[in-house]
Amino acid sequence: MLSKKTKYGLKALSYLARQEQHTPVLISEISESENISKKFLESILLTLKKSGILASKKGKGGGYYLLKQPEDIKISSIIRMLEGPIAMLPCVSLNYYQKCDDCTSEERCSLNILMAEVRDSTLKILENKTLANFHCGDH
Amino acid sequence: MLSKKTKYGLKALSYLARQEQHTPVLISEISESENISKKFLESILLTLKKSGILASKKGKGGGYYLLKQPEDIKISSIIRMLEGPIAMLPCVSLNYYQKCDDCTSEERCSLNILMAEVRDSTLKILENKTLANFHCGDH
DNA sequence: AGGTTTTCTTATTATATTAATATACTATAA
DNA sequence: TTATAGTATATTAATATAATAAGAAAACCT
Repeated sequence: MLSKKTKYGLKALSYLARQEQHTPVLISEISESENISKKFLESILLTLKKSGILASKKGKGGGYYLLKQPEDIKISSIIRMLEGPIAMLPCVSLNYYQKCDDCTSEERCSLNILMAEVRDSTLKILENKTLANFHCGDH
Repeated sequence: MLSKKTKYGLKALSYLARQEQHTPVLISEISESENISKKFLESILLTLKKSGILASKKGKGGGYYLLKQPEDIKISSIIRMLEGPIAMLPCVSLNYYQKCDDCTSEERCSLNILMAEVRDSTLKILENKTLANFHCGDH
């Protein structure tokens, strides 16, 4: 299940992507418009900034703005930034791989093979969808 | 990510499915063989029993045994019993559906549509895989 | 009938994660 | 130099996960 953090992040990014102007947008504007706790949103946007997907400007006229075009931002990468691995098991994760402590051979583990399949089919969908024309909730 | 509960459950069921005889198997035998905390496994098997996938016998010669043939037990149904929804959002879950509180129209929500797609592709894989010849870890 | 085996029930504990809030600090534009 | 707005740190509350403990209930055996 996607956490609220991820969902909020997607909504906030989608909000930024929908901006006509490419001027910075206030955290409070996003938080009010998308009904997200402001403080919680602050930490989410910071995470996204550290991931390099958006930038910020301080002081009056400041705020957050996207660093790439919406069509160049995959949903899969956003989920990875906020939620972590997309795979259902650490031992099949591409970006957050961890070896099973109880598994001697991944090639012979049915669960590993199965979950790798699931991961691939999920990625195929999430990597082909971007922030372009992405709307969520009331939008 | 799948919880240990689900992983343990899959390993235990796989162990039962691999039995030649259809006689009850002791919890302690499974727990030792698969390296699972016995008490934790007890509660997992109990959950699976309540879900109707296996039955138990008390007293000497007792234990747990499958109620169906391994090839008739889908991995998807096991995950649902132990982990809950397979979908990444409550609003696209087939078995654990919950309406989004902030969403006025699911048909017009990109996230809903996207996650429904992911759910379908995941189910396509998990519903076609059963406990037959399913081995995990060292087996 | 009585004792043993084994599952079942209930409660408790520890740890981690998620979600949210509070306070103070730093950078920047006007 | 002041108001603005993001940044850092820390604390809290709620929930979920993982594991453990003690005893009750049922089935079996002699």
